[in-house]
Amino acid sequence: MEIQIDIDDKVPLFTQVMEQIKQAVSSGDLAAGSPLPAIRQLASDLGINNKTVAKAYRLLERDNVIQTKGYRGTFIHPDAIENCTTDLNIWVTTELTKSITAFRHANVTDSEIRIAFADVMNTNETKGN
Amino acid sequence: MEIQIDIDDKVPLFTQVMEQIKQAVSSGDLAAGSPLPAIRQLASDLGINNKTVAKAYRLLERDNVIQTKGYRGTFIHPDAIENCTTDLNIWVTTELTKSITAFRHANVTDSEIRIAFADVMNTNETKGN
DNA sequence: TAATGTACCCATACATCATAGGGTACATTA
DNA sequence: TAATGTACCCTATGATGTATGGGTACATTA
Repeated sequence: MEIQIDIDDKVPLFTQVMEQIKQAVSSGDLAAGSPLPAIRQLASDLGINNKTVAKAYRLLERDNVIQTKGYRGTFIHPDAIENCTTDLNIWVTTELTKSITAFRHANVTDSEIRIAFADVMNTNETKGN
Repeated sequence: MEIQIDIDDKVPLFTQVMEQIKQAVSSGDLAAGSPLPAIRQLASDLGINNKTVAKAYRLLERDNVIQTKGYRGTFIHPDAIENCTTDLNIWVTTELTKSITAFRHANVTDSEIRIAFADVMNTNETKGN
């Protein structure tokens, strides 16, 4: 398990970590059940912050690509192969595109769309992230 | 027809202009067909920029609250009373709320939603505004 | 000539947010 | 005791978008 990080890349660090783990799962380098490095360990190896690796792990767990087992560590999810190809963001983008296209067709200003979006995001707050 | 502008209000100036004209229509102070001040005139009276008043007029015309007749000036739309109560933004907000609620329920991060939103807004560009 | 709405260029001040980091602390369990 | 994931505090930087302004110009028509 080796991860290469490019600090100068425009791609966010946590995204680079996510993509490389997913890619390792897809290529078979990481089989279901395989242990992953501890958060602090991987962050130290890559020379980046704990929180950055933790963020990548958190997102990967949400996507059911990895599993965290508390003090025992983190492992590849049993269904990782299927789940690391499905992209939640594609669905989000598709849905938003449908709505925004309709708004623009009704001559709603981009500014107005952005204002309304910001309103919705801020009034119904969510805690983390 | 008098419009009061509060520079220190957080509400944008063009919004204040829009709201007061709509309110004057609703209260009957401005009847259908009544002429509105010229853009440069009103801007001068209020001590604000031409573009700010022009923006308010542009949006009001889109909402069919006013009508511009080229060199002849701007007038209250025949159906202004009905149209100044219907708010396009309510529809936009409702639609976005539905989508965003679904995203959050699927554990999509607010950051991810914002990124996807910005992508959609920027890839399919529109010209003005 | 003068006034109308409209369009384009430029710029600035301000707010919001994503990313990333530094630090500390917690409960759990070998 | 040591390591696990996790949660919270605070900070800084860069990107982006809004609102507003200044200026110039256009075709149209009284």
